Amino acid sequence: MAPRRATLSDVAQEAGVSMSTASVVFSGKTKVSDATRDRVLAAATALGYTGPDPMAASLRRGRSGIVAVVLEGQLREAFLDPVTIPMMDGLADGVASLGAGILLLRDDPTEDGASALTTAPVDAAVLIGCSTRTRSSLDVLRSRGLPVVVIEGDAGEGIPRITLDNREAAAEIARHVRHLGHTDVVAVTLATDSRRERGGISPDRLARATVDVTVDRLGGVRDVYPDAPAISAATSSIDEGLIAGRALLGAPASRPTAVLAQSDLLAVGVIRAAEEFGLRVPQDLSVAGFDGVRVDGIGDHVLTTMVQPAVEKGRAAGEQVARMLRGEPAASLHFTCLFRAGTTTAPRRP
Amino acid sequence: MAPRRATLSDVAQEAGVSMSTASVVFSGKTKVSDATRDRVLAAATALGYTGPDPMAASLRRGRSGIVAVVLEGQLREAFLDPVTIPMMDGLADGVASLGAGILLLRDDPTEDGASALTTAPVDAAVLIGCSTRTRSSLDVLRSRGLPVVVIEGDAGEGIPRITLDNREAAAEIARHVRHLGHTDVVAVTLATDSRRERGGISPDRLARATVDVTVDRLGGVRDVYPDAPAISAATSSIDEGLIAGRALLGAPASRPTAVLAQSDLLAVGVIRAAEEFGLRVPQDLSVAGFDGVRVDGIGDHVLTTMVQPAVEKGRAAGEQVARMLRGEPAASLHFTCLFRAGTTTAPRRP
DNA sequence: TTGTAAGCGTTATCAT
DNA sequence: ATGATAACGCTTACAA
Repeated sequence: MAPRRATLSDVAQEAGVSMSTASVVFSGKTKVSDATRDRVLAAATALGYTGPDPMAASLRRGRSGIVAVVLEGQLREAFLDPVTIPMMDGLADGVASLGAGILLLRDDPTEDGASALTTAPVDAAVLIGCSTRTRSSLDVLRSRGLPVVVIEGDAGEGIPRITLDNREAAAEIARHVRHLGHTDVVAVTLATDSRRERGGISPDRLARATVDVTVDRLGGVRDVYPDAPAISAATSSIDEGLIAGRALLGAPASRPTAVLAQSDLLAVGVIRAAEEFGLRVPQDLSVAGFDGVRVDGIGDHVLTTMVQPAVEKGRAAGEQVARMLRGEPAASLHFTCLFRAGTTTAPRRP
Repeated sequence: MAPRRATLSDVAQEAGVSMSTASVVFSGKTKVSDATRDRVLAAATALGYTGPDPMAASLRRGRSGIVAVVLEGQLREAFLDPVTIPMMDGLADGVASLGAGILLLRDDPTEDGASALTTAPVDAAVLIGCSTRTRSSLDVLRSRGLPVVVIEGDAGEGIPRITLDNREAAAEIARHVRHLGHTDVVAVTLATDSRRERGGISPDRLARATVDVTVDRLGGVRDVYPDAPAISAATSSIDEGLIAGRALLGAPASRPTAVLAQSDLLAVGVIRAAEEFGLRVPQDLSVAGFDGVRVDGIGDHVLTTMVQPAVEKGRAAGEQVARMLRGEPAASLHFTCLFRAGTTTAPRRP
């Protein structure tokens, strides 16, 4: 039934040329006379040959044209963060120069040793949000001798990182709010550690925090408002922002006049909580976010936020990977956020 | 500097065994005495050998262990639909039996012929939401002789499909609303074609519609409410739902008492529009969605909706792919939605 | 249980 | 511009 698929050697034979010539017709590495090219192509069509077998080519070249993206746990979790998706887009662009695709690998701790990490034919890997859990994945990849780049995480000695000016950016937006005259400011933060506990962040808790992004962004706020209280959300979502907002705005006496959220989603939740309490944003309450992602569902508001270059971060990771594969030295890259004035912050009312 | 990486033959030599024995130690295909296994493993560690080269193994086996997922356009677009992500999770599970990973391929129409589709070392492919644009991708994949499965789309003769009972499900939720006594019902639909035009859907426009999901779900509604007006949103998002909701609820005279949205996101937007007009949901307006995804930001509401088995759809696609790769016959699979009563629908007020 | 040997389908090198 | 040939690193009958 299934007649063995045609190979390059079949095509060469049919066209009456050597394998090398046929190969070159498809790779374009060398000049070939138009006449022979046409003959080869015709033979290929006749035999239903659609081009060199990718696995054979990979073996020979030593390249598969695939870059792995290692994500923690379920894809659902990883993609919960709305910056992840544009970042992947950028990454796809960044590795496009290699003609490479992106292989999604779940960093599943339940795997027995021989996970896909060890057996996947990839040229390089990008780790996103490298945590202690991904740490072992890193070791596997490194021992395979694969180039690795880490986005928003510290992988240790000599591994190129793509980082963000979280602290400075947080400070910048805090200064914006201070400039508007606000003095009663509260920070709504992302999770401080993997326990994802909601609630106020005591100095003790802060000292134990393991999520750099959270610590850094809070640090930025406190560079400007050293005494700003902080309340942690469990995850970055509108609902969590709503919960934090309710906790924060429930008691009129202790109400802040501005809230600095560590993500846009949290900010939207806080705005929604404000609406519940009949507070107008920005007249009664200023709310700022972080990330600058497209947030669905805030209607006519434009969130005041720090826009992070998500696509560029991904692209940069891809480009560093590409460099390493070309044998060029790769660098760690640091990105900065851009302040975006929106309609959700306003001067403190007299 | 970079001393050639150790190969299996190096390890075998070091351990004083044959290549085949060494190979078998890593693959576990055959029994090996504990003594020799230990020797081989020791040799491997000594030489820094981390296991068989995936590309070489792929070539030899004729399998790469990679399944491609072909998405239209930017990843951002593809992942805009919140059912896509759980579906990918299911897919990852479904192909796990192959030890396979998922390769994200963008179906980029700007590519010149030699796209990643032709050169990626994949064993099979899954097309999501197969449209006319993805149609050419399909041809490429087919001509490579790769097994292909299509989710929510029609790929034609003999290609296994994963489908959903869109029409029946839409009819079911419409019956629920009718049972509550509603007679003035409007449908808010997804895009009818790639032009993504907002606004009322005339019979003419419906006849020209190319998006099956939209047509089917509307058909289901009209099985119950033959004369229900329909208004199209440009995409499935809260903001689009808001826009449609405003258009629908602005004029008190012609206000429906129930809205059937074709996605949960649209439904949330409609609810928000209702809030803007001071309408209480569900007392003044019943709103139902479709999909049953976790929607962030509707606070205490639980959306009345048809829950579609997104994860299962993905898993099924993965399993069919796995079957085809084992040479077993693959089947098209049809999934059904489950009605979920929420707090956003209520009896029509007398 | 272990060894022998034949490929898998390319591409790269070198010669012509 | 084209051709001969040797790898690439492994898996798997099959033989011992």
